[in-house]
Amino acid sequence: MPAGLVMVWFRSDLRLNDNPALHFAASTGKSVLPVFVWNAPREIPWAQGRASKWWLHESLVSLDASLRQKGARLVIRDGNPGLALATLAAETGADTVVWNSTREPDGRETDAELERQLRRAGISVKVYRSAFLFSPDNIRTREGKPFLVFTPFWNACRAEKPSREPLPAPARIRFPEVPVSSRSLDELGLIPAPDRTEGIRAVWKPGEPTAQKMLHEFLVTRVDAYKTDREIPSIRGTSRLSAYLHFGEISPHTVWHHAFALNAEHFLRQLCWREFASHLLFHFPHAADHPLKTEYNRFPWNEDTAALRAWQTGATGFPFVDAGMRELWATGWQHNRVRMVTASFLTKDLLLNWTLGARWFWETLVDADLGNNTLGWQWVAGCGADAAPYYRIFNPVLQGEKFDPKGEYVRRWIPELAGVSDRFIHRPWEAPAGELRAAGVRLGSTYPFPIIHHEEARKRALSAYASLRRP
DNA sequence: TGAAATGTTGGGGCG
DNA sequence: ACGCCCCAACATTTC
Repeated sequence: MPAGLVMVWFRSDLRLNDNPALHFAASTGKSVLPVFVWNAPREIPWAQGRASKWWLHESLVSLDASLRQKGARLVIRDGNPGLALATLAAETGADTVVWNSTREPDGRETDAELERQLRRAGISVKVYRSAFLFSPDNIRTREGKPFLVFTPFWNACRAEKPSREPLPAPARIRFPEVPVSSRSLDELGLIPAPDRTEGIRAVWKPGEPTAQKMLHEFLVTRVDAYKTDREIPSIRGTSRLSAYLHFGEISPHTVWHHAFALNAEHFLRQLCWREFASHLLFHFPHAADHPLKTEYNRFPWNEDTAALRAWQTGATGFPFVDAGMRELWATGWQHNRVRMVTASFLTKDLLLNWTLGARWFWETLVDADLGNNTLGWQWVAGCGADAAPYYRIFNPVLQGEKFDPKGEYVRRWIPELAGVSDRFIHRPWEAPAGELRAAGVRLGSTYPFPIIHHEEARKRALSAYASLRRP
C-alpha cells in the first residue's frame, strides 16, 4: 500500500463518474480524502443565490452518500480554500491535492495563485479540466481570436475530435484511517431560515444518481421530439439537466457521449450554447456586469421599482410573462422559451436594465450559471455577442399564442385565469365582460390589468435604441 | 431563437 | 366578357 494521502478538492464537479481528479486519486492506491470547502461568499460579487445554495446543500448530501457507498465520506471545511486545504493537509499528512478546475472568474484567487500557495506549503498539486467539452485555447477563429458568433463557434466545435470517453467511477475509495474533523453541512447555513424551498423540493432532486437517471430517461423518451417539443413550455420537452451540469453532478462529456451516439444533433447544439457562454465569459470576464457592446453603456434605461416588482412577482398582467415568473419563483426554474419572453419584457417593454433581471434570475434559479445567465441576458438585451438585434421585440401575447396555444402553461401557473377561453387566455383584457364574469375574473382585483401598453412600449423601446445610434 | 409595416399577387364578386 | 375592387395570402422591407 503506497504511503501518503491524496486530497480531492470537490468544486463544481459533485460526482463520482467521469471525475478526472477523483479517478486519478483513486488510481494512486493511496488513501483519498474528499473535501469540499465552503467559502463564505459575502465578498464575492456573484456568490451563489438562494436557490443555488439550496441545491448545493442537497447536492453535497448526495455526494457524501455516494462516497460512503465507496467506503469514504465528504470532509467539509470553510473559509479561504488555499488556507483550508493547507490546514487540512497539515492535520492529516496529505502530500497531494488534486482538483478539476472551474472556469468562472470568482473574484478571488485564481487557481494559479492557489497552486502557488499550496506548493509553498510543500503540497504537490494536480489540476484537471472536466467542466467543459472544449478548451478556449482550441476553439478560435482563423486569426486566433475568440468567436463572437455562435454558428461558426458551433462549427468549430463539431470539427474537433469527439470528446473523450467518460471515466468510470472508482470501484472503491480508501478513506484515511487518521481522524479527520469536518464541519457539518447544516452549519454552513446554505438553507436560509425560514426555509421557503418546499416548491423547489417538490420538483427537483439534486445529486448525481438523479442526473444519470434523468439523462437516460431524456435520451430514451424525449430526444427524438426535442427539436420541436423544446419550444413548448407546457410539456416536458427539454432535458432539465442545466442545474446538474452547473454543479457538475453530471459531466458534459457524459452527456455528449451518449447524445452523440444517438445523433441527437439539436441537443448537442444546445449543449454547445453552454460552451459558448463559458468561452465568452472566459475571454470577456467583465461581461457579467457590463455590456459587451460598449455603446450600451449609455442606453437610457428606465427606473421603476414598482414595475420591477410586478415583473418579479408575476403581476404584469401579461399571462405568458406572469406564468413564467411564477414558475421561476415556485420551482427555481423557467422554461427557456419563456426566459426569452420574460427577459424581453423586462428590457424592452419595461425598459429596465438587463442586469436587474440577471440578478433576479441569479437569486431564484437553481441552475444559475454566470456564463449562461450573462449570455442569455445580453443576448436578449441586444448588447451581447451574437445578440438579437435590438429591434427584435417579443410580443408577449403572440409568443403565448404561438408556443402555448391552448393556454395550458398559463392555466397551470395562473389558476385564477383557468376559466378564460383559449381565445383570450393570453389577452384577458380583450375578453367580453360576460366571459370574464363567468370565469370568475375581475381584472384589477383577481388578476392585474396589463401594466403597460405593448404597442406603445415597443415604440418607446425603438426610439431608445435610436438614441444610441446618434451619438 | 420577431413583429409590424409595406408590397405583391391572384382569385372571386360584381357591375 | 371585362375591368375594377376587395382582400386574403404570401413576400419583402423596416424597425
